[in-house]
Amino acid sequence: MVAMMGRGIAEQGWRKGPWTPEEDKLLSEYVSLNGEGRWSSVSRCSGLNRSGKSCRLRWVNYLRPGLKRGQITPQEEGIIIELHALWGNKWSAIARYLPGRTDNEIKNYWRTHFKKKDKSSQKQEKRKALIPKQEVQNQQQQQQLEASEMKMVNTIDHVKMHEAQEMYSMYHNMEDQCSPVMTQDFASWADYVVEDYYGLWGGLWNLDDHPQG
DNA sequence: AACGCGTTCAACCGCCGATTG
DNA sequence: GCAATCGGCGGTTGAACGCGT
Repeated sequence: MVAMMGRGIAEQGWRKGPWTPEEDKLLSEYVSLNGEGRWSSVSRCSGLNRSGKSCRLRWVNYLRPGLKRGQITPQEEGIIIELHALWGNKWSAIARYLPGRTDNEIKNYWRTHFKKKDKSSQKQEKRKALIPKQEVQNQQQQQQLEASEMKMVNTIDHVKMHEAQEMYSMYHNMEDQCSPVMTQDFASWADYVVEDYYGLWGGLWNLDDHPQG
């Protein structure tokens, strides 16, 4: 039996690093013959010198049919923001509402954009320290203006989020009692909310600081 | 053209819960 | 009931790439 996944990788001598086209081919052939799952037996049956974990990751994130390659659309972006506000860093849960997108992809996307935001605010702080007094006053006025705008947006955002949380718990209860079909409805509902947001504000990046649910 | 810096993304790591014997 | 094993998840890393200077 293959010794402990993950923890025993080094002792096992699995190949690591980027996948070659040959390895991809072997893995695809294995999955088309045996289906997804039983990852620990992939190396035995397919001749791949990769851990089951590595194979699963490669399949899920790269080889699986139906994966969307390319940029996250504004709609998808909106859904990510909405669901992240509801669930936090539950990337796999969020990914379930974005067909063709992987948790890894979403995670990377979120991280990239949040880091960006973080850095830009840090830069602002640095700049503040360098500019003359008059400019500081002007900037403060501008920031107050922006802050009041944000307040307005966040108030609406807060109301929306409250609705979202109620809706979600409602769906959750229904899901427990009835059938998994409900999750599909929730997905379209999320879509609707996102479109609603866009109609109102024409973009969502001001709404990053959602209260974590 | 060369260099440095920032961004993106594939892949790995460690942990945890579920399953199995 | 318990330990071993497995699959899945979130966090992190590092190579590749693009862009500005």
